[in-house]
Order: sequence, then C-alpha cells, then structure tokens
Amino acid sequence: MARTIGSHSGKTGPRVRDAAMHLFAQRGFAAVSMRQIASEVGVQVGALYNYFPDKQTLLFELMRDHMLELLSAIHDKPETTPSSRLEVFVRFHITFHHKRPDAVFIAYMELRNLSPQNFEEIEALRRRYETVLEDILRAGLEANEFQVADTKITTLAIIAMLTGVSSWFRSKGRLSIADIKNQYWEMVQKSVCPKY
Amino acid sequence: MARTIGSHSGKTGPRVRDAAMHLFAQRGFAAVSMRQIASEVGVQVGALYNYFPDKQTLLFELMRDHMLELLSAIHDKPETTPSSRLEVFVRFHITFHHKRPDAVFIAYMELRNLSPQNFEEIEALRRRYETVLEDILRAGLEANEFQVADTKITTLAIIAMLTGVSSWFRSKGRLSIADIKNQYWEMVQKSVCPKY
DNA sequence: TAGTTAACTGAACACTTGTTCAAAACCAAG
DNA sequence: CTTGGTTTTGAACAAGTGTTCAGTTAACTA
Repeated sequence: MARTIGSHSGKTGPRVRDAAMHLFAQRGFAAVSMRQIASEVGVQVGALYNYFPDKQTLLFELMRDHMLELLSAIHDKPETTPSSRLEVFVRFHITFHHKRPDAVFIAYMELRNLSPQNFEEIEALRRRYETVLEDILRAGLEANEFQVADTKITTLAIIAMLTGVSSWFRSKGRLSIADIKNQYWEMVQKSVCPKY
Repeated sequence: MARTIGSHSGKTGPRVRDAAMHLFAQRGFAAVSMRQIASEVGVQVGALYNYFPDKQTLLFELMRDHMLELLSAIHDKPETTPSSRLEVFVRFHITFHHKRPDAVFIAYMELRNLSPQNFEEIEALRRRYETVLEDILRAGLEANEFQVADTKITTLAIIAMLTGVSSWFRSKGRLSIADIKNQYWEMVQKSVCPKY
C-alpha cells in the first residue's frame, strides 16, 4: 500500500493539527509521540512530515497560531472610558479562552519545550497582548478612574486570575460561563477602583 | 568499581530529590530521563532505584511532600477578624511559594503525569488548602466584612492570582517581594470588600 | 581486624523515540 | 487512458527509554 483513497493535504493537515493540539493538551508535548498523533489521525508516522519539518515546529506553529488569533480577536476601543474598556477586556478574555481550552493549556504549559528562538517569538506575542491590558490600566490611572500601585503587576495579576478560569471551569458545573464573567468582572472592577 | 567513597543514603537520597525537583521544574517530568537525574547527582542510573521504586513514585513524593509542607506551614487563626486572616493568608501564600519556585511549578504543571491514584491524593491535599481560604471568605461574608458573589469562585480566583506571581517574579527585578506582597494584598482586599 | 551490611557499578533487557526515504498507489489534467 | 504530481506506506536508522540485577567495593559493627 502507499497513498490511500481520499487522501488530500487540505484535509489531513488540519486533522494532524487538531490531533496534536488535543494530545499535547491532555498529556503534554514531551509525553506524546509522533506515532500517537499519527494513529489518532489514522495515518502512518512518515505522513506527518509532509506537514511540518519536525515535532518542535509543530508545537511552535500551534502556539503561534493561537497567539495570533488572540491578538486579532481583541479589539480595544481607546475612545471609550477606561472602565468600559476594562470590562470588555475581562469578558473577552474569559470568552476567548473558554472556547479554546486545549490551545490555552498548551500556550501556558509548553513554553519551556520551545527552542530558545521559538520561545522568544511566542513571548513577544504574549507581551503584545499584555500591553493591551496595561494600556487600559494606564489610561484609567491618568483619568483617576482607577487606583493601582503598579500597572505592570496589576496586568499580570489580572491575567493570571482570568486565565485560571480555564483550569477548573467545566460547562456541566454549578455556574454558567455568564455567571463567571459577571463575578470576575466585579472582582477586577473592585480591585482597581479607588478606595472611596 | 562498585560502592563509591563517601557514599551514604542520608546524603544521596536528598541529592536525588533535589536534582529531580530542579530538572522536572526546568524541563518537565516527561522530558527528563533517569540518566539525566543520575548524572546530575554524579551516580549511575541503577543507584537511583535504592531511593524509590520507579519514576512515577519519585514525582508523586516530590508533589506530596510539597503539599504537606504547605499545609503544615499555613496557620489560620479563626479567632481573629476575617480581614486580618485574609491578609495573613495572602502574605503567607506569596512568601511560601516564592521560596520554592521549583516545587510550585511542578505541583501545578505535572498533575497530568500522575497516575490516577496518585492524582487523587494530591488533589485532596490541594482542596484542603483551598478550604482554608474559602473558610476565611465565608467568615468574612457572614460578618459582613466581605462582599463576594461566590466563595468557591473567589477562592480559585485569588489563588490563581497569587500563584501567578511565581511565574514571573525574579529577585533581580524592579520590585522587591515585600512590594509585591503589599500590592497583592491591596488588590485582594479591594476585590472582596463591599462596594462602599 | 574480620565479617556484615549498605551503596553503587556496569551491563543488559526489551521497547520506544524522532526522523528519513524509496517505492507504491492515488488523484487530476490533457 | 496516459502522464505527472501528490500523498502515503512500510521499513529502517541510530539513539534513548525505564527498569533489573549479579557482582564489587566502601562503611560500619563487634
């Protein structure tokens, strides 16, 4: 046997990426073998190498695509009030991450498995995202709408808190994702507001 | 050669654990081989098996010991005010985790590499720790000192935020760990306080 | 100092790892 | 229906995996 019926790179490529994403998220990059990915797709190992040069690049592309999606999905509107910009950010972050639990998990857990070069590229994208939030906090600070000791720290604190949601939230749970968004928005809002 | 000069289980055991902890934190459990650990200790692979039955148990013991240390170090004082209990908790969490970056990293990243049985045991310990915080929040709620929509969610949000510190804090940075603690305490305090 | 125990070596086990590539079989265009 | 290009197989590669254990030597005990 060689080429199989119905085989087409436009189909197999995405299926490989999906399978890799799922397996990496579930078991971790280092714990997943190329043969396991291939088997999930229903193909032999060798076939995978039509779609990327090596395992490292596969991981990198998954993470990069996720970060690019994230950056192109967030639309901050600097003309509105800092408070409403912050609310939009909080709700957006939870929504976006909730829809992609696997990608989120990988993006935060597999950084150390990137080559130094690839790591730098992903880190740069992450900093760009953090800057969106930090700009909002700075604007709120200047407008006396917020009171925060340090915008950089507050940025990291808020993002850590929001991202934590995807580590425990399950749709079957007691609360809906809408409840979660409301509660997190309230907490964030209070944590940055001036003490009367 | 066989037994080496100066060899003693009271020395080698801890050195093995230290080396494993460091390597697991840096590269991840699945990416570290027994031979790499042995080489770090300056010993042959076989010698490691004097100290644990297999790699899985080594990981488990590292995580379990960390959680037990955490639980025995936190001393909540229910007789004091909820607000001061919360402050003690926040400062304690940051201090404790800051002193053990490797153990923290492993405890939060390698859960999926535990066998189901070992996972359950670690999870139970983690829930016990979360309960300490949740009890404080509940007490504050009943005393009308705090205003939170859901103590469970707030617990997870606060812990995620606090634990995030160890993922970016470096002693060489702009801010001291004391600054960090003050700022986080202020954020947490505001996020749970009643709206004026 | 002799005998016992504890600690480690070194080699081996059977398997898995990422990656390569000629050959085979499919698909699409002329 | 043939030709040319695309996609996959199947086998192979060298290196690395966790784990075991008989044999050897250091440390301790009497």
